[in-house]
Amino acid sequence: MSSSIPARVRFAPSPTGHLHLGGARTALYDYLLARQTGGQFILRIEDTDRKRLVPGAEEEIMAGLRWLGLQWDEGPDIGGPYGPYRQSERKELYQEYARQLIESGNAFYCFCTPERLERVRTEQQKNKIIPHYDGTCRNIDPDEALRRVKAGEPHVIRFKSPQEGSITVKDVLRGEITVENRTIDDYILVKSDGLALYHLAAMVDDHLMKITHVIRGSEWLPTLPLHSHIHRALGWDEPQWVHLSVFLKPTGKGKMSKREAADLIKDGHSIFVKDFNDLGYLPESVVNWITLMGWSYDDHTEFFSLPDLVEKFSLDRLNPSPAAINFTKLDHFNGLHIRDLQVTDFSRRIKPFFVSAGLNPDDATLLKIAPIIQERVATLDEAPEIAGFFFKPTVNPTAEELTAKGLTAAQSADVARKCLSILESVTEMTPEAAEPPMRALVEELGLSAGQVFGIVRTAVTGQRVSPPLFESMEIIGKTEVLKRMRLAISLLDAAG
RNA sequence: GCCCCCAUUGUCUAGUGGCCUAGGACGUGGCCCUCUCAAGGCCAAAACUCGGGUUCGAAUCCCGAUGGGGGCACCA
Repeated sequence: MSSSIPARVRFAPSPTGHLHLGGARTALYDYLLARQTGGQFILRIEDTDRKRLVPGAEEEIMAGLRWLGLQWDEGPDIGGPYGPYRQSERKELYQEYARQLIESGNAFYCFCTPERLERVRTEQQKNKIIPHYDGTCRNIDPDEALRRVKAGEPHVIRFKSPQEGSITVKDVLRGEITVENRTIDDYILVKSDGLALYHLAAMVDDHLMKITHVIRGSEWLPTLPLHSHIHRALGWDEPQWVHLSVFLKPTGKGKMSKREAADLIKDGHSIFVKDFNDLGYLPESVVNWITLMGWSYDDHTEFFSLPDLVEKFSLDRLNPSPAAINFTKLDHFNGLHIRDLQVTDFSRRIKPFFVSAGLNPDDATLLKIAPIIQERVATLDEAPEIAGFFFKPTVNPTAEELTAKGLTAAQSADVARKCLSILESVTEMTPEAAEPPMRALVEELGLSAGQVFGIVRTAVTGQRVSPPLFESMEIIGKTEVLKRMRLAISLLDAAG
């Protein structure tokens, strides 16, 4: 248990694309900390960049969080005591604090044109020095600057980074980080259109929303000193800073590119939360999986439900090193969680996959097949592949598929005929009634169970791999089983 | 180029100076179970990046190198 003080944490995505695994993990940790401490999990939309806004992205992010089971307590859709929760609706707030920063000498108006800045940057790059603001407007007399602003001259507001000394900031995972102030650029806080940038907007919101822990990706580590400076300049206490490691591609070599991310779907994988449901993954599995990429409970426990995690999560067991995404392990967790499901729940969850496979599953049959396929699928979408024959009017195996290993087609037909007569004579098509005489036949024929049952399996299911034969035949029913057997025999006879 | 972060088997990780002949999991190989496929059980191979310190003692602390990652926008 990391803290008994109620934590107020926020997940603050920008609506510029899909919710991906990295964001999902951040949101998950936010959620866990909030629930564990009896605090609040806040959803804030960082949409200050109107140009990059993607229609529908906000809704997709919310749908993704809901799918994972991470319901927020305050957010743009449900409001809350510290709203609005969309930065585009908080513009005036940021301007007010920018003014404060200017008045206290911690920020300044900058009138440099983008063109000039671009020239300076290319010059700096040519001379192999760190691209940074050259300080042209830093020392314009404040009254003079104000006069130019009032006169309507285009301008931005920049943070006036201290030029001497150093700053030490504490990250929960990495301890104290110290950097020289001169390496911190005079970042732009407010754009020429009057909208604040992340560096100002997020700090203002975190403070106003009383955020206690800022959990975010490690890509923010380089600007952490800036953020700390802003808090201090405004006279605010800082939240706990928690910078999570990044997710690397499966090879462990670098972040996944857009192209690579899009290509994953061909292998039944994805890094976008929106895709996992259709790929047959349970939200429980995804949660379990991403939790363990960067966090551990002890040296052996790996199976967790969301409520487990609420109880067991702790910030001090977070791991700062980058983690390669391992989809094989997701499959493993998915199998574990599938088998952990109640049978009725499992049957309910596989239904849509039969439907999208073009089949017409009825709930009663679904409930019967659920227990015999539950431990045979790694992902839900495999259900119709392994059990689709239950809902098909006919199955069409080839004579070759029907022929048992080590036997000819004619011999297999013979075996099938003997099986048929046993199955015909059986009073009930149950494993109890059908299996003993079938086993006796195997014995009598001197063949292996695999050879004999294999012929029946293929005849009845149309597949060489299927759920247990006798249980399957019981579900299909005697009439249909006999029908399929007769068809198989005729197929075999034709080939022999 | 500059700044920051990270460093245990192929991968996710445990390990916070002696309990480590380094533990667990996925994957891999073998065996068992077995009507196929799974599931399950058992076994095996597989790691402390390197070099210096500190210490009686280092995977664990310090320094350096190397490697990897991230950042250097009027994006977030």
